[in-house]
Amino acid sequence: MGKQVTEMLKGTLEGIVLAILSGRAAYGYEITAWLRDQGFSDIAEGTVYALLVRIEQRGLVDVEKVPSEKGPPRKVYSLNAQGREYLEEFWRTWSFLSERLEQLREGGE
Amino acid sequence: MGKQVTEMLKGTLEGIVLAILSGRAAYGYEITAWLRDQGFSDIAEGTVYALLVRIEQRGLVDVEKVPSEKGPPRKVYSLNAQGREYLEEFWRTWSFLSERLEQLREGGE
DNA sequence: TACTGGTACATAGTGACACCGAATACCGGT
DNA sequence: ACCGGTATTCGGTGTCACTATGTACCAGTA
Repeated sequence: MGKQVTEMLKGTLEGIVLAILSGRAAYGYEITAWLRDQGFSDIAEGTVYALLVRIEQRGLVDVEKVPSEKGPPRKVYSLNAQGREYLEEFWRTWSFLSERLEQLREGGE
Repeated sequence: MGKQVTEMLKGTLEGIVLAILSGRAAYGYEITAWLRDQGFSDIAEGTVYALLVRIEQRGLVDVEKVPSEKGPPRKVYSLNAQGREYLEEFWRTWSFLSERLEQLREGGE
């Protein structure tokens, strides 16, 4: 993709991952694959893992190590109460930004 | 505001400013004031000026120095052809991201 | 005159984050 | 023994918004 997406993902990718985890628990490799599926064609794997480490350190998720049949053990993340709260704030922030931009798009043509 | 907005603005603030300039020419101080008006309560002035320097160097805008009655001369920016093209790509990128997020918001509750 | 405050721009340093590249580890199939 | 898919980690890079500060111009006022 372009540099535009890269920059725009800053801040939003975190929300995206948290939103995914709010639906169901998941692990890094799975999340990366899902994102690619959704059109984020070249999200770097390293990016997702780094993000997961960050949100874990901030206490937004719980982690459980689960053995895999096909490779090394998975680190399965699930959103906890604090994470849910943070995600709600994310949606509020997103709405705010989204509304301004939608307004600009209509007005500015 | 919070850190969430700060991160989310990366990449989008540029688009916002370009969108403003697509409607009418403007200068830094004016843009900053407008943004504050729109609810971006603590956009730093320095941020806007740095952004304007960047988009000027990338050739997305034309600049004209206009004397002011109230202070030092203004640097009035206007979107040129290349800028318009870049803005269109910005909107495409934004739409992509926006759609994924809206989808997530509905599915994830 | 000196001082204050609004207008207007510039810039050095900081922190956060997505990216790249490479490495490690486990396993099944050929 | 080797390759490819699964799964995680980590060091280094570039970009961007923020902070803080400084410069400059002008009007009003004490």
